[in-house]
Amino acid sequence: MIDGIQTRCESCIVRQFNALRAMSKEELKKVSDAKTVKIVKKGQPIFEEGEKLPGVYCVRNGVSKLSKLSANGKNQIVKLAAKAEVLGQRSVIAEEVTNLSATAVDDMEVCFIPKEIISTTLNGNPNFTIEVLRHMAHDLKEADDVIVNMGQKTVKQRIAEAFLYLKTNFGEDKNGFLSLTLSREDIANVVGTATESCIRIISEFKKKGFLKTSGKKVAIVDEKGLQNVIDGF
Amino acid sequence: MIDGIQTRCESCIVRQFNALRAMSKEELKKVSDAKTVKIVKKGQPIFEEGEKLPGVYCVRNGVSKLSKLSANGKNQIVKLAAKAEVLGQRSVIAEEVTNLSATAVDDMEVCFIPKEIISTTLNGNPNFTIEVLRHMAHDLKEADDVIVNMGQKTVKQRIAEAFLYLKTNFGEDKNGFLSLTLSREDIANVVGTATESCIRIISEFKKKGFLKTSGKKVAIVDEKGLQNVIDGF
DNA sequence: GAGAAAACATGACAATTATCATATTCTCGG
DNA sequence: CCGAGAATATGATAATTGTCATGTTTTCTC
Repeated sequence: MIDGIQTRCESCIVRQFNALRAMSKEELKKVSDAKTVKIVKKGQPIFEEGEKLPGVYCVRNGVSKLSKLSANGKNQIVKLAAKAEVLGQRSVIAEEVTNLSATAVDDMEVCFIPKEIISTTLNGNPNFTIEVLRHMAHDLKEADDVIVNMGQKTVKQRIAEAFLYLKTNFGEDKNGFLSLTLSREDIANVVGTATESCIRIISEFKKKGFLKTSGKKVAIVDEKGLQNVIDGF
Repeated sequence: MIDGIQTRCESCIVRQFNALRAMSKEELKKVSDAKTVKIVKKGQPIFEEGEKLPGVYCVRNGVSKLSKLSANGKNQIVKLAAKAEVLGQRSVIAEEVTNLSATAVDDMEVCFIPKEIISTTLNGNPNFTIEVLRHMAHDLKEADDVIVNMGQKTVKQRIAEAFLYLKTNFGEDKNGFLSLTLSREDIANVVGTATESCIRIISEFKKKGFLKTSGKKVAIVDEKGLQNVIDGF
């Protein structure tokens, strides 16, 4: 992780989409003065499971995977976090070590905000606290949905769903390929299956004309086909 | 759901273990005056997925399962909530319909608290908001762990884990049987498997001397044996 | 306490998924 | 642009899990 150029939080658009928008001008100024911008290259960690985080990380650009190592040595990706998401909140709020690792999937630009500023604001600005609470409530709901999917859907359905998720959340480039390119292994770790199984199912989807690939890039050709898989047809 | 006897929140021990302990005397009095105590019989719903909740439910006694219906018509149990847990918070905070159903697994006694009181306190008492936030952060961490288990462990491992969970969280009776008795179907819905598979694995655990049963009641005979299953031996 | 309904149990089989082996293709630094 | 290493791909096979059928036990109601 490399320290980069400074920018003012007050004029950062990203803030509008997370809890920081509930901060007062003065609070925001403090954050802006204390924060450091960091560049994280693709594949590099932002923090690792078990660390005591000195603060939170606000994503300005790029995508991060939040994962946890399981007993069998495999990684489960619990969430993909993009622009405007704040990482490490839970650890700072609960004053515990993180339960998740965060790794850059893309080249990223993140702002590090020391935890003292977050705690102070939590204690002093009820609107901020409520805003954080709302975001956390949303995350919890999403986590519940993931649990239901993991428990009730087949690997094939979950992979189909993952691609639609990537499309709706990260979009496509000019040529119709998914903007966010994950390795097959990462996709396997999102849906909780073996890498080979994941590759096999992607091949099947290609044969059936649901997907096409070009190198690591994947394009959704037949969205309805994927949706039918998800719906059990 | 039947309305029961009134009791004062101020003297309720349960409160010490949830966010309500951060309320002031006056706030607590308001809650106490507005709340209603309800008796929910085993098997009956407290609320159903998709409802707009008029408030939250504080569990005084008994256990509730929080579940979500999946597209294939099966239920996934996302969490078991016991004494002192507050149900429906997320819905009230996000001002959305609930994403989960809550059903009594035991005979229950719950206190209903109108949402207006919760919102007012959230806006007026930062300590309360932070306390709610802490609890939600904890729930989110637990949800992450469930996701990892679902993604990385076999059905057999998850069932073994479920029994140890029941022991550590709900304890055993005088005869060594788990205090909380779930149907095989409920256990299957916790771990995300077919009821028959669940029954089969329980039979296997009995044969191996890890468990014994008496009617629906289950006792853990060889905890280490179950732990070995979980650890992949 | 008899009968019905629900829960539990097990067999047989099919489908899904994991594992191991081995190619093949891509990627990237020198 | 070449070669090493990583990522992707596929075959063969075993293990796990789901589904359907059917029987047994438990529980509940009248």
